[in-house]
Amino acid sequence: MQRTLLTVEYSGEEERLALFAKALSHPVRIKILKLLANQCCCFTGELTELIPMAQSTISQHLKALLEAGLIQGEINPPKVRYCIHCENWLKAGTMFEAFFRSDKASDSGCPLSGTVEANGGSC
Amino acid sequence: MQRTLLTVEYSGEEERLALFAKALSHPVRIKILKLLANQCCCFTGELTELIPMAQSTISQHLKALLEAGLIQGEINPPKVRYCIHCENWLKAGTMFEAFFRSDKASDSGCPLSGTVEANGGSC
DNA sequence: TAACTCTATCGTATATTTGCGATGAGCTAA
DNA sequence: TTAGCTCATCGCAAATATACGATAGAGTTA
Repeated sequence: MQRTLLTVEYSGEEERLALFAKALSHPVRIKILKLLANQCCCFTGELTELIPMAQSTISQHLKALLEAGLIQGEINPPKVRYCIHCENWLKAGTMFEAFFRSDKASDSGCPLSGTVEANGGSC
Repeated sequence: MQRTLLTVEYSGEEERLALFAKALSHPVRIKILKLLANQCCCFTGELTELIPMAQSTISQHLKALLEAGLIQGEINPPKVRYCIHCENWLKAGTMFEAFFRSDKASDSGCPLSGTVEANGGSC
């Protein structure tokens, strides 16, 4: 939205991760990506047959994935073939992995871990 | 939104992953999670000092993270301490990892990989 | 050329997200 | 009890996201 006066500063990594996450934030896009990933680098808008949604809606979701860089399209005259964008796919996977591992680094050195007892012991 | 007549069916996993991703889809929430993860299981609304946003806005983002299950709050009379919800954090990490690894399974068996040449060779 | 197929884009309606200030609820300390 | 502190919630405004039908554009086929 950015209606803020004092603009918050984010690192490039925070923004990129948020953009990848936003691309994954709708179940239909998860489904599309899984379909594409399972078919390796091929497949096309027969997604329209597999997913009961208007063609225009699916096209919109594909565009979102395209803009996030997670897929790429190859025009094959009558049709368009979409594929996972492997390079960015790997990058995204690596970023998520690093993100979720980031707490492990301080796992041993938490200065207050002894004072936390009301959290069900999950830490 | 769900204005569709023919409701699309998603697997529980697709929906859960999408929900986790939605929680991560805003850079400020990424930042908050990183702060909490780095401080291990502690920290509180001094986030308000670290992030130049209205207190109510930060509270809203914390609520979103809470509802996604990625953090948990412990009321400490005048203040509230937020922590990473380790169990769900691990689950989310595992789910993302599995998701991004899902193409690797078919990496060797792509029936059309030889016909794809317009994608920059990334596959 | 004329139909046909496939897909992207436009326009529209509705829902959700984001951000803020103001206010209220829960505690502690005076 | 009265302040004061911390935080959540409410109400509002603006921006985005989501979904659809209609339509346009590119390319093929008859």
